[in-house]
Amino acid sequence: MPELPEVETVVRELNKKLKNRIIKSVVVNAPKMVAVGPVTVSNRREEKVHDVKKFISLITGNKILSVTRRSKLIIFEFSNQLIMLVHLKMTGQFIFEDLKLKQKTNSHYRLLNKLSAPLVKLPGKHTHVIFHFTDGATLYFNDIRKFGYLKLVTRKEFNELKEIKQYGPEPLDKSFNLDVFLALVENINKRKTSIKQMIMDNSFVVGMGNIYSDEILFQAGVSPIRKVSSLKKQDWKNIFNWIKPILQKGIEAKGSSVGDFVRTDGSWGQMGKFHFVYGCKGKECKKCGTIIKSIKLGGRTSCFCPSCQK
DNA sequence: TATATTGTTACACC
DNA sequence: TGGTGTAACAATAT
Repeated sequence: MPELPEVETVVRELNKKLKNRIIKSVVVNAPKMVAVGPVTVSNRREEKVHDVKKFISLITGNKILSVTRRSKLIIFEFSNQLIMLVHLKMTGQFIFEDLKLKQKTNSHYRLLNKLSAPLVKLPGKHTHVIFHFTDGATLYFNDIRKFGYLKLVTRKEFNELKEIKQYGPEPLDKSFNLDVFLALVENINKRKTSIKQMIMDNSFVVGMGNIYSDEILFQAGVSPIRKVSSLKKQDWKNIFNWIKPILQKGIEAKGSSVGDFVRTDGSWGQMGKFHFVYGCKGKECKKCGTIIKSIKLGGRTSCFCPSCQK
């Protein structure tokens, strides 16, 4: 499940691999997953926004200038000034193969990375968009659930996108410090929602989903059930103190492959090995031995240690 | 076959 | 009315 560290992992790898490559052709197998213009792609009833021919013609022939990130959105900048926004949602994947790798593994099934890699068939059942480059390299976009999207916008449209405008600060920015965080808390500290849901709210601070919010709250010693309005200043300080370290650890481990997340070479991220609570329901707490519990908050499963988190 | 899954948004409510 | 909280939605594996 791609959250900030997983998206950052993909973005760093793609930027390195795709920069200055030129798109020779594009294949779209799932028209509903692509769009042109600043439209709400998730509204699948608006069939007319899925203009596949336009999408393909606008991209073909372009050089990729850079691949960056805002929150969990991946941002491709093309030489014709257009911007492609990609959201991986739950199960989106980018897998890249250069010509050398293709020639080496002539099989239809490719074990892309010998270390901790799932067997990947390319293109597979869930490959929805394929980018072919002029040098023979290929980029596959896979998505088991088809919740993700690829959206092409102009720079002007990009600057006006409402989903980006409502994003809170990037937690790993140097400017995101304790004072900035506590000032943000002033705006929301009377809310009746749970701290868990608050941390996952991208209009507060971006990038933290179910995995990292659980891990941060565990280390901060704050129960996910707690109402935002009940938190003391020290609780907020504790939470802040763990946001950057845990997200950074996730990036160092190349993400957490609890769901279907893979890196751009098809291999798994290693962050799952360092989880203290997420996916640990029924196991002993690594700190105190108490059995990790789980509860539903806002329809989402939250895992926590009843002893370490108050 | 019912259920679980998540980021985002539409909508109901006070 | 505007801010807040909740439910619905996308599609698939199990």
